[in-house]
Amino acid sequence: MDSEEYNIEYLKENGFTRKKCERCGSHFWTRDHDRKTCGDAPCEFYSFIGNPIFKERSADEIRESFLSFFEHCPHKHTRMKRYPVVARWRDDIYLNIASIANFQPFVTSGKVPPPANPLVISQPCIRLEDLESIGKTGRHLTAFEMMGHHAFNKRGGEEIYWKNDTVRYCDGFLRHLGVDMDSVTYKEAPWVGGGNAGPCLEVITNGLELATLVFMDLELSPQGEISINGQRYTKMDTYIVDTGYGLERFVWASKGTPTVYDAIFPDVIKELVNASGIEHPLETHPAIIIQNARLSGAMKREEIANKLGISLENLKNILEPIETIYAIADHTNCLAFMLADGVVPSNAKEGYLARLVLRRVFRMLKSMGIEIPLEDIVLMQIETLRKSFPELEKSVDRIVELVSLEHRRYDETLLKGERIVRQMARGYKGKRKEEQKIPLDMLINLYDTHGLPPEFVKEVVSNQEAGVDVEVDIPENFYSLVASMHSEERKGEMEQPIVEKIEEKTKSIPATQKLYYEKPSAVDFEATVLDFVDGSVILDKTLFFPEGGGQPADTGSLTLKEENRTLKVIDVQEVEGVILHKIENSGVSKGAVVSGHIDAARRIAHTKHHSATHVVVCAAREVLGGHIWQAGAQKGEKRARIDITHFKRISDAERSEIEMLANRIVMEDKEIKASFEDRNEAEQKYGFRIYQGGVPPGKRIRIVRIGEDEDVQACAGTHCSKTGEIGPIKILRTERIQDGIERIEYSAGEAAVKEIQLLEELIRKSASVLRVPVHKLPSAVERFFEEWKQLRKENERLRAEIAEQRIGLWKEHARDIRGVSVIAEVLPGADTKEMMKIASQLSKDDFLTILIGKREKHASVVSSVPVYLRNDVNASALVKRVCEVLGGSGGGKAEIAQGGGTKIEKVKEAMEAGITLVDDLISKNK
RNA sequence: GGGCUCGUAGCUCAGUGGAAGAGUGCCUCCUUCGCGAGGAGGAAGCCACGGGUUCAAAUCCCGUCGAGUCCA
Repeated sequence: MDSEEYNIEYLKENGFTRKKCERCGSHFWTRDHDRKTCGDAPCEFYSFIGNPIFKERSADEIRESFLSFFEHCPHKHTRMKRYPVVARWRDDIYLNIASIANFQPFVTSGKVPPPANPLVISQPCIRLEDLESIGKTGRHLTAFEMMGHHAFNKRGGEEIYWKNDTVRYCDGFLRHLGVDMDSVTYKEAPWVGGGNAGPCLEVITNGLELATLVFMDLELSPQGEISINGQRYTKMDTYIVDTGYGLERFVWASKGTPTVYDAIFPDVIKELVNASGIEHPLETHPAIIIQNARLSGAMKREEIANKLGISLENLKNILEPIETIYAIADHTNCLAFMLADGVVPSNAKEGYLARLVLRRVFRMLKSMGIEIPLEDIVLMQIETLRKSFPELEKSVDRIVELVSLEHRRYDETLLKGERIVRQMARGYKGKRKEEQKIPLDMLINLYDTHGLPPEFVKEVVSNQEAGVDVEVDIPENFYSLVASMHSEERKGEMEQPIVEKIEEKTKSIPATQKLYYEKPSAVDFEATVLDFVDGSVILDKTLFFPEGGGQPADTGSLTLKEENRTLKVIDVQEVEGVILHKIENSGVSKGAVVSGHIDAARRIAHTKHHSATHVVVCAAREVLGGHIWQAGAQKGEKRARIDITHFKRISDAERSEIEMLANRIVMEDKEIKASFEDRNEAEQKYGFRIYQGGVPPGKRIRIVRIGEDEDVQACAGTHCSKTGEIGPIKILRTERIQDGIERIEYSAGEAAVKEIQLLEELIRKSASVLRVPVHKLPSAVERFFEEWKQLRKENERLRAEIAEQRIGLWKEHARDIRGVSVIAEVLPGADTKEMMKIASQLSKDDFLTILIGKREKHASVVSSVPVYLRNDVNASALVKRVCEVLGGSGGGKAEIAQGGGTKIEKVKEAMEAGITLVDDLISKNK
């Protein structure tokens, strides 16, 4: 990146000089003319530990002083409420990873104006990339607050502020806190992230990076003229001040505690230390702890041990217990935000991330022997957070239920896992010593398919009973091995992004006027053809609803007035406000006047199902709880479905309740109001719950409200004007499409009536088959099934009896072949099972048998050989010979075998072939 | 969104193309003053469901339903 980018007036005017770090070689700005390094770890150690940088402040105090500093600075930033930690408005990330993420992609790209400009916010963020190092490094947190002041500038427009004021404000804020300004360095470090990039200054003091000032003005572009890390970038139409100040780091710097955890979670750590029965090593080994903390940013653990003059093992033993407690404190804080903001633990998407964190904590609590239930620790965290985030308290009940449910599930997984491992270990019994080692791929498989971490496998195996001594070697990089295995699977699926040709072509065409919003009940309209692109007609205005938000496109026709020709509209899509009517034929000229007609029945069905969707979500939220979030939806003519986040299966009772409530909302005939509202105002007024069905682009968004705002959603679909118009709503089924996501399928309006009739017919027909009244169907079916089972048993018993009786009969029919008693008979209608019984009994009495059961289209063959002939005649070979003639095949054991064939006319021939073979074999072996 | 595993007696699971099994629990009897324990016998299975391949499927293939788990 061009060094010119960092040629910032403020730095030059305030006595800063640009230097090159002696250690890492990067450039930085400083007031201290003798400074030789950039000041960042690992070039420098944490000199603030035990020696705070400024006056001690709590998290609440730091946050408040930051927000009010920027509210009252010359640029009067607007203070914003925090956004959720679940990035509901993004489809590329699950969790909110930075304050700027709140404004991506629409605000940063310039499509939507910012809610305020400039603005200041303290945004709780979650990053789970470094889960393994949490607790160990002393500075990593999964959940942290990123304080940011943002200014959104547009090229050609009036500039709010850019690099100069950004640095000025940052410098001013640090001075305001009382930081020694000579110790502050601004380090040049190009920033890259999420398809954007730009120059960046890292703000560092005493070894600690407190903030980053990003000047975001580049975007990824294959033809871009600027190259960073091998990727090409180009200048954007916007240029944005994206700053991130680590709230927790400021608190840490103000306290000078050994770790950031000691600064942020002192109370929780105290509780955990007490509960685990250990002592905080800060009390037992203060010198080691302080020294380690100061050096930890700059050195590896081995080096630190060396420097402190103790063994690595010893240092680990001192640190590891408290590191686990730090991690628990961190993770529970993270969970408080995730669960309160509505993440439902599951096995996919953001739910999996929640489960991952939950299970890590369960494991850590167990290893530390801490018996405080996890939910109680999360509640402790909420207790300290509630002053600044009162909304967290609303979710307390659900969190308790959720966490204990997850605990139960985890215990079950482990219990099952223990059985699996024990069984596997038993398989090693009696093997040679060098073979008693679980191979790596087996360990990976156990983790991948059963969720059993190798440490757990090792523990179970080491508790094995005597005689089994299985080795378990866990490679250091086990988890990254698993991860890389999965990323290899994915490589082949990478798709090349298709260049949006249509978008290019429609860019110059004005947005289509959407008559379906203005006249929701109209079916006919007139319009003028503006263009014809790739088989699609573009009009100046239209009634045709384009596919979107889970609602399929309208179909219908366009009639060219002058030519009196009708075109069938088969699909309708919207691209950047321009509506494309895909037609079967071509040959439409610009300027032609058309009259359009939409398929009214289809549209009405879609409309009813769409309104019904909102009603069902609303009812489900009422019945199941506030964590219900729409995870996908599809509307059709006959039925519709919604996927909702929920942590257990919807019971039959809940399903009935949701259905009843939904129909009650219909019967109350509530108003459904749809109107365009300012996006930022709507977000503030209704909250993020409006983004149930995804996030629409644009400055103004369409808001659909039911009744007294019982349900408010951003929605582009067509809707009834009153809930009564929806008609009956019938829930057809619920399905668990994923752990944590339930699908509800339902029909509305006429389609619902038809579904009910269909169901009724099904029941009526079933009842009439059994000749019972409908209400007796369940008991009748049960009785029939029981009787059927009884009869089946009886049948089997009788067959055994017949077989028994036949045995006596067949014995008299035995023929003698060279001294061997052979029973070779054809049994009409007999089945294989019955013949097996007979044959097996006869062979016990020293008869050799060949039985052929002759049925309508198929003959089955059973043969048995008495024990004394075992070495001479093989039953399996005998059956094969017989079945060959019958055009089939067979096989089995040497004593008894079965087979069959389809050439029933050759039964006699087959039997003779069998007897001949027996004759041959006996004579040969005698 | 993608991958892997599983569904067999009330429970825990073997069986991986040739006759549905074990342990445990249950029932009856014997032993015992009684309990624990031991002995003898017995009942209990749409082998999740629906297709296909095969002479033959719990077993192989496809689909559906249900459960578990890992990765992004």
